[in-house]
Amino acid sequence: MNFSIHTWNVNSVRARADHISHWLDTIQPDLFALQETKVTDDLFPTSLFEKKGYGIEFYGQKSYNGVAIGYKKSKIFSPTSVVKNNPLFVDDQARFLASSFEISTGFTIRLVCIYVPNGSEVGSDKYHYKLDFLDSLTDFLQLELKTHENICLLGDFNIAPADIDVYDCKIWHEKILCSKAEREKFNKLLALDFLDTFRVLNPTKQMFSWWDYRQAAFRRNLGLRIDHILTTKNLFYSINKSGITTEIRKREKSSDHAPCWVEITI
DNA sequence: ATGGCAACTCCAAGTTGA
Repeated sequence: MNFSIHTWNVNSVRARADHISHWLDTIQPDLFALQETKVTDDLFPTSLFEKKGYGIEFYGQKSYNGVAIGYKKSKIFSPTSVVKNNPLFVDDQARFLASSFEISTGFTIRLVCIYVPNGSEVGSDKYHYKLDFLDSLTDFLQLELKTHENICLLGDFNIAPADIDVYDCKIWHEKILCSKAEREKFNKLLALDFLDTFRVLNPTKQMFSWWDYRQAAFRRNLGLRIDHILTTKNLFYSINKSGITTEIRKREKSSDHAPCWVEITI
């Protein structure tokens, strides 16, 4: 059985309704995680997904943040063990959503969708909040690993893991998204038992997932790779391909992020 | 040196993002 997992920071699920609709039609993701939905749960546009045959779990708040996990109903069973926010991290912002999916008998994937804080500026209060968020995430996953062999940690990490993931590493040296401490937190996550699927499957490829709206950054390909799909090594053995759907960033009124994906055969 | 764009919000100028 083949299936795909995607992650996309949509920068408002309501403002991006047409894009999401088009994306579901053309890409037909089997499982997906969304970030920056920017809407409270009572106003979440469930029907946008339901009418295309998708189920959707969501956890949001007013104006900012917000995460969701969707699944193709004809192929994937309903989620179990849904967790909203990391139980080890007191947070008034909606940035974390986990759920388990039984793909086939005996093969379950634990999906952990995250929207890591941006961090604003190195050394700021928001920066320390970001680092704390990542520490608690690491603690959470360490516990999850005791009971799950197939974990997929995906979302907007707001970290460019290495210089190859940045269009100009001199400009971004020790800037937010690229600082040593942020990269160390990323590597600490990997050290638990995870692999950065895109980088392992495309070792020398420079490809980005985010481009600033300003300065015609997308046209000039001035981007960073800050959205990621990490999997446990056990799950990684089933992955064939990992990529980024940059076409979608070309469209009018697009999100500033492009969706990232993996293809899996079990 | 700064802003540039886009989405949000008690509807409109301030906040946030990356």
